Amino acid sequence: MISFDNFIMMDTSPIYLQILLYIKRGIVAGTICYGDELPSRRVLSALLGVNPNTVQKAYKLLEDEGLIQSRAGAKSCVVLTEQKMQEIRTELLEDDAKGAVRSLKLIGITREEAHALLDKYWEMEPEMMQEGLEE
Amino acid sequence: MISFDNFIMMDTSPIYLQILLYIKRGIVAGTICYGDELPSRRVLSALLGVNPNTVQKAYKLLEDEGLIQSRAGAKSCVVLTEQKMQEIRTELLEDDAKGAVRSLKLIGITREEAHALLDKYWEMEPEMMQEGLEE
DNA sequence: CTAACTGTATTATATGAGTAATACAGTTTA
DNA sequence: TAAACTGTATTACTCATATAATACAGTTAG
Repeated sequence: MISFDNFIMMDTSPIYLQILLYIKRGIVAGTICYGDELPSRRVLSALLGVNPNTVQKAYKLLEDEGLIQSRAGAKSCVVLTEQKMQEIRTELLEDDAKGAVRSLKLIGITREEAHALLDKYWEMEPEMMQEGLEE
Repeated sequence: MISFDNFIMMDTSPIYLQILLYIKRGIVAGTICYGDELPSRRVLSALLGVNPNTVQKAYKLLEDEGLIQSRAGAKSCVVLTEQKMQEIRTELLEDDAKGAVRSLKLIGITREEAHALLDKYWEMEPEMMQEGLEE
């Protein structure tokens, strides 16, 4: 059963997209694997304190992307080829890295400063990383 | 007069926040300075193809933060202390760097891989950076 | 078998973002 | 001075997000 213990609201983006991203990241990180069962819509919505429809929206998108399988009455579970996993990995890395580089270049810092910033925040304790959400 | 020639829709976040961010980045990058005049609400909304109210919302926030000054009838202009500029610089760098580091760590890549990604996208042509927007 | 769970679907409501159309008062400028 | 711009404010509308309350059919487990 996939755990949502580490799920936290990252920003003000739609919740169903944050759930989607949480699962995609788990897949890429290897903490979510082929065959893993997902919490039911009702259980996860209660756990996250959101509406079941919001969870359903996320699960529906995951199914449309072919990452999970659902059949009426039974729990949904992860169905995932190695190729699909690599695709998601590339997608997530591109989004994150491109976005950060674009932002930092717009601010006008140098590549060396960017590397220094990366190191600075990489070693930082998770508690210190909590704040500084996007606006 | 502040130029919005380089303004592009970065993501699906609210337009008024993107305008806010564009100006903050310009201030930090040094392309927007004390005393610079802003395009009027009507002119900028026509230029960006959005509603005047959307621009007004961004300008209102900038005024609330003490970054611009408006008076009825006249153009708005940038009022900015060196200290304020440094505050914004820190704020923007923290947001971008923390956000990127948090995401990359969740995906499970190493610090070395992160540095390699940074270099890879840093040298990339701006055209190639266009896509890969956040979801 | 049946009770308690699943997924799925529907309808209604609330809120925030963005648009649209105005209106009015203050300023610049020709 | 008067026209053409400014900022500011209001009301109404659409759309996406999220919630709420159900309903129904399929699966699973006691």
